[in-house]
Amino acid sequence: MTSLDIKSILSKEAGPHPTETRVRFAPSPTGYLHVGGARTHLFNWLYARKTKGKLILRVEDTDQVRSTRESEEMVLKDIASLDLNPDEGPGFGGDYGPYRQSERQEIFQMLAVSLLAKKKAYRCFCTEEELDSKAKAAKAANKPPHYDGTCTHISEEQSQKRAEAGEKFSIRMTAPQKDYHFEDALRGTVTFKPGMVGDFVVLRSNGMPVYNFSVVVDDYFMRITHVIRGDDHLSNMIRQLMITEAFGWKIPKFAHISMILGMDKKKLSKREGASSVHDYLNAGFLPEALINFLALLGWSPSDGKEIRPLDEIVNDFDLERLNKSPAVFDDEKLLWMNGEYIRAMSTEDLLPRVLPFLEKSGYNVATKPKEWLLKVLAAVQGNLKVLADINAHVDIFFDTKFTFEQDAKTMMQASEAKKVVQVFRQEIEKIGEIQSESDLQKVQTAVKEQTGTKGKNLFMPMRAAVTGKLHGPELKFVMPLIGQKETLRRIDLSLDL
RNA sequence: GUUCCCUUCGUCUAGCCCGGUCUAGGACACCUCCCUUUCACGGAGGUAACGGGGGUUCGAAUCCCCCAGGGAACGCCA
Repeated sequence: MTSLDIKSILSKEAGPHPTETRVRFAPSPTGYLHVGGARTHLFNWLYARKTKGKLILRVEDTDQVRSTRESEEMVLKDIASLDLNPDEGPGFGGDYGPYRQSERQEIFQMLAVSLLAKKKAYRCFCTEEELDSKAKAAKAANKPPHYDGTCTHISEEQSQKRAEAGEKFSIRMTAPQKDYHFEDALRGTVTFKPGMVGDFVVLRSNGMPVYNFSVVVDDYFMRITHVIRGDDHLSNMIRQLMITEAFGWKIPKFAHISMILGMDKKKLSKREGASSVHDYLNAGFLPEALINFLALLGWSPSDGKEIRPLDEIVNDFDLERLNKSPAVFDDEKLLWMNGEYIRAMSTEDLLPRVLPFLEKSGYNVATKPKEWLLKVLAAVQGNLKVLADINAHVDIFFDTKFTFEQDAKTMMQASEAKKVVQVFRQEIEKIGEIQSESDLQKVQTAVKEQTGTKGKNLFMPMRAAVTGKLHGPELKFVMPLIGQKETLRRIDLSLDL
């Protein structure tokens, strides 16, 4: 498929309008999916599910310098990882495609030219350099950096002639100077006064549309019924309203949601090297926890129960319940929530998710029986906030990763401690494999009686010798899992410290 | 400079539309205690907020006005 069937796309205008809700997420592919974008996508997804409508994913790749196909793939992959796939979009099918704006150029061009014919727009032959210096001058004079109207004075024939002569031009919309207003689901009636914008470009000299033009056109032809997007687009509405009006179209419903800020209260920005979905997933956050957390940024459940499965969020979701003010993305709370999700999982479900992290860190998990791994997991599950934390907790169970931490070494250097461990060793040899808590208790009681130590002085040396650390899971879990042989080996090591 | 949006504990928020039930509720974080001869988990408490000023009203977080602060747009970026 090479050329676009404009006729069929345009003919949809005359066709029946869908009765279902149609929302869209429209990222520009310039990197990984950002958590802010993910949240916008999520809200659209939730609204689509809630209203039993369709979610469209549209790629806004009209900026050919910044947009890449690789980025598009990354974004799509991140969305798939979150299990929030759209109903229509590149690779998803749908009757309103193509879903990449770069592939819809002809529509934009045709429509921009029709604006020319309607005298709602004109050709602008100004070069970028000219415009640049004009804008700078205006700014320096503390005037609004609007277009100065140079090309409005060019006559019809002149304009035509210059275009035919091959001179480069952009198509610039004449901005009517009057009030514009629209209803926003969150913010009520928003009114724009005249003077906010000057004549603006809708079609670049390279034939690509400009954002404000392409959104309006695509939202219209893709039959979008509700636009849920970040409120950084709110002040763009005036231009979009002008374009809509020029075509005589009806506008969809709008909900401009608040932005997500970083801990510094500044807008989260890709340039600041932050927070893509990809990064969070790599760090061991669970998609379901990330989604749950994101949903709570700007939206709140009617009953206050924060941790809940997606389908409950869908049921409870409502545009009316969205918060208008920006929200700071708090990693601490995400961390807590992720830990809650991890703890709520069965070890059976958790194991496959944790395995990749273990493998990456060089644990020889492949040689270990599953039953053993499940028990190890159970012993440390409560300590995990992110999946990657597993690496730091599980080393005591693997012979190859076993080492003494400094504070454990220091403790073992005391003769008191060595005495305890020596007796401990004898008792373990006597009893054989530790199978149960009572086995261990017998051993510990014997050590206590023979050495006369108790409390911390009794228990900590045993812990230090067996695990190489002063803290960690209970010995009654650790010892059966590492076995007598390894236990004795470690004890001997500790005695040499 | 002009225009638009926002403003409740450190953070996420409930309450605001339909003023009294708000001595402002919940969650994260923090602190204390309990559980535990470790760590974590868990349990019980605690500290902590209506940006400021004017109105309206018997009564305002809630309604009105002004101010301040923050954000956004004014681009052939999205």
